[in-house]
Amino acid sequence: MPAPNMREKILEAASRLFAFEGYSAVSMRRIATAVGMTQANLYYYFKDKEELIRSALAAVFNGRSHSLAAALASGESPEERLERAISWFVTLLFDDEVVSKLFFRELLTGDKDRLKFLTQNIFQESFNTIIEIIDACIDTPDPTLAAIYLASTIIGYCQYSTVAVYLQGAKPEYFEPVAVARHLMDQVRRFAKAPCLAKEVLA
Amino acid sequence: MPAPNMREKILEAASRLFAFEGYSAVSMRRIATAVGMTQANLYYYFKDKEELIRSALAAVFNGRSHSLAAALASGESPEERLERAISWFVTLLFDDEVVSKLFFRELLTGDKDRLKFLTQNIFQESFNTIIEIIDACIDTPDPTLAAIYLASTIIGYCQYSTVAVYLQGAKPEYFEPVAVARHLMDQVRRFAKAPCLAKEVLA
DNA sequence: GTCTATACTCGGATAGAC
DNA sequence: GTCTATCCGAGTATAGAC
Repeated sequence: MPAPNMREKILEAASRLFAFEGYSAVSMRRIATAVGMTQANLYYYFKDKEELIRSALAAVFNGRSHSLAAALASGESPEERLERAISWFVTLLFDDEVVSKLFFRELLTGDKDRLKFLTQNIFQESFNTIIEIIDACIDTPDPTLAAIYLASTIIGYCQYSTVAVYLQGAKPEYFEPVAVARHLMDQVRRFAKAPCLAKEVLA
Repeated sequence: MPAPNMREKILEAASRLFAFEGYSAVSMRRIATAVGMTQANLYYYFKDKEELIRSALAAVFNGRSHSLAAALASGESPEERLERAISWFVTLLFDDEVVSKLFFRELLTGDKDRLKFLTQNIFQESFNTIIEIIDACIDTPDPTLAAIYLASTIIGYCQYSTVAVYLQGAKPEYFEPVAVARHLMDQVRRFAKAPCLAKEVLA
């Protein structure tokens, strides 16, 4: 039997390597070795390196994008939904280095076509969900802007933590996903619409 | 005359290229061409590519790190100092793509030695200044954590804006450095200690 | 589908002349 | 200090056998 899902296996190995070392630093040879085949044979599955990169990105981001909807499936209060959404995103970025690093690489590379594609086809849906939730429970004239700030803070925190751990006075618990999510939610509650403010607020 | 500061000229060209395209994607030949010399001659100035990379990073980050102190030179109120610090950092990341991209590349690469070095030798001082200011005017039990969040938000916002512009409902003014700094300061004021709360707060 | 062999290009680095 | 010439390894990609 000729390996049922060799294509997926290649995509998985390639995304890991691309995520951790970058596109140009990873050769077709390395990827081939990682899946135990010859370099030449990769060209049976992908036209060239570019196509392999694009396919790997699509596979990773598509695979993870539907999980927000799942995390919010059960219909709780807006505040609980917001809490879940924050915790979903924080956990995604902190615990899944393949997504987070590929995501950051895309932001850095700045290929406009790829960014536009990713945004409109993959991120937009989750983003709309967040806006909706924010609109329901946060007291702000511009929920879109608020959503951008919320996402930014999470993104930045995940990025910055790789260096912030070395700062004098930084404690390990600052960088625990669960603690981060809770702290963020506590901050957000300060902006909650009055009826939503369910718990005591402590920094 | 044999070019007075050829070394600086090389470092400048190299940092630009590294920032925009990444270390492994930029060859010694490209750098040489950019400064108008032969590839071989780069080895007169730098032992190898690694040394060129390290030198370029050091030059860029050292060059910009002292400017926060300068921005805060005159001794105003803590709140004004915080406003200046925020605006300094936002402007730095938004307007100087060489610093910001190199910074993000370092965060992404995650070379522990280099990150530790950068943090402790270059970022720590500015960071301490921010903590001091926050401690003076923000009502929080943990100014260090607050400083990390503030920095994260700015970092994340700068990163995220490259993709957020493509989101439905995003307005161009969301990504104007000056507007971003002002909005951030408005948010921060909500956490200000009572006597510092000088202006009306609007989101 | 997977291999071997091979073509070709490009990148890093050194030697030695000027 | 800068060049030319050159080496070598590594990278992408293709052809064709099995």
